[in-house]
Amino acid sequence: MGKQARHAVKSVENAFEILDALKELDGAGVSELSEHLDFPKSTIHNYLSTLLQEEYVVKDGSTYHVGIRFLEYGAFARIQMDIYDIAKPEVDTLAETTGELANLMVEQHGRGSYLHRARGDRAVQVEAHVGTRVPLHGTALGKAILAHLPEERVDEIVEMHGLQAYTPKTVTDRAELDEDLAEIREAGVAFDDEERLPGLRCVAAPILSNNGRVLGAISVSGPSNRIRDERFTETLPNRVLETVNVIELNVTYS
Amino acid sequence: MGKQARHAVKSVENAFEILDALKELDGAGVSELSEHLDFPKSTIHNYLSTLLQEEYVVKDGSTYHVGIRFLEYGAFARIQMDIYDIAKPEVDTLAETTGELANLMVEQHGRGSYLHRARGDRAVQVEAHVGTRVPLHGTALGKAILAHLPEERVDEIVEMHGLQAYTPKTVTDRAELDEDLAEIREAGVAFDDEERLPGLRCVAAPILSNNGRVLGAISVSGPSNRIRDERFTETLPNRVLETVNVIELNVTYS
DNA sequence: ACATCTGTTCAGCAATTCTGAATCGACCCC
DNA sequence: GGGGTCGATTCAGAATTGCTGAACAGATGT
Repeated sequence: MGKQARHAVKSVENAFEILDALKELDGAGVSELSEHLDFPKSTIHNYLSTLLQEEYVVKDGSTYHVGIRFLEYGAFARIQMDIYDIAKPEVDTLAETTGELANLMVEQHGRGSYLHRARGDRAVQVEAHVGTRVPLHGTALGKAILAHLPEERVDEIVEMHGLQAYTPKTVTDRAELDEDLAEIREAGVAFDDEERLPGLRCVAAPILSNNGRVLGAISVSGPSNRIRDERFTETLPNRVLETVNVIELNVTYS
Repeated sequence: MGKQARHAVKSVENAFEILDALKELDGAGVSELSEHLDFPKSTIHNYLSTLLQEEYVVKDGSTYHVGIRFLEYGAFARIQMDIYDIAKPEVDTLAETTGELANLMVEQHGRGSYLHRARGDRAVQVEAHVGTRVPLHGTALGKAILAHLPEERVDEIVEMHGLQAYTPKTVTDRAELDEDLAEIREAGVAFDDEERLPGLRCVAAPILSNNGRVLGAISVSGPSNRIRDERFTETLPNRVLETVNVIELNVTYS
């Protein structure tokens, strides 16, 4: 992982660079992209017309947008992970019974991706949507996953992505992270106390397969003023653990 | 639309061809892809290692899979369409109150994409998942959309994709389709009586913006033996129309 | 230990992509 | 309605890039 391709196909790299810019700019025209990425207009045009022909982008007047065809690949990749089908209904229930926002995350390439999120009736409105990729060390979900990854994999990931701070409370020190992870292994649950977003707390637990490999993690998150005292330390952790239990049983017998 | 790019970037076409094969084969190795697509092994390897480096595929042992990074693009494209945010909760309610499967579809590049689907407690288990792209003429959802597209756009789409039959009941004749579309415009709802899948019926209605442009369509679908008589002709059509009404109101004031 | 699968590397030829300048088309403002 | 501006599109030649087969390496099974 994280290896450089020896004979990378530059055009493929370029194509995705353009798609990323299209996403970042929320749609753009040839000239705008040309400036933004410092490619000649004609080059941008070649790529965009190829992507348009292949139906990966849409053109509205003279601005191009990322097309929903990507949802075909994305949703496919998601249902391919059996954890999704199994965990989704349980995460829905978790959201419903706690009233908060419940999440399912998996790790790929050293980052966490939200596979599903369910909103309870009091759930906070958050920025991140399904598919968003976040650094593992900055969320309870990610730490729950890290805690059950082989040590050398954790090294690799930290080296690859670093330990950037998002709030004053983010874990940015490797030793401190290791302590945190040990605690998580002990307790079975991970906490995020405003480590990525001020005012947001989160309780997560890893989903393990019967051979001990971590398949992902689930969590409940909400505003600090509502998730506090024994709700933060007891009630929610127990609900999350119960849910994980159900999921793990279903994973085993499938 | 449907135009051929004058100076297409072949490598981009190839990359997506490989991704498609990866999807079709449900994950594959270099040799398998090499045979399947008739490219030299080394070429396949170059592409796959590029896609791996860019984190668009994952490698499990020696087989490659489509990565969930695509969910980032797909979900992004989805929330970019404001119809999604507005219609999603209403589609959820529709599923809950009817107990059946409720859907939201939009058109891009002359095909229909499922943006969302919600399962009621008796909902049928169906093959298609979110992101699946289907031909417009073969579903109630698609016909509801076609009925409100400009005539020349319909011509274009039919010419581009044809009118393939999926069951004996599929509309395959252009004149018949036009009649169907006129009826849909008249009634405001579209029906699919086992036209794409035997045993499955579907009731759909288009979502129109206040300037008359079609933004998408919603539907309820279920088994023919449960969706029949006045439930098929009255009850469900009315529920679907009510839901569209709510959505259209929200579209106007947003 | 051997045979047989895989994936991976490499160097040079061939083909593809890149590019700037010219063209075309839309739109706006006198 | 004409002139100006801004954007997308086309093109053909220069050269960078990607393609390739054969050889290698690594894994797996017998």
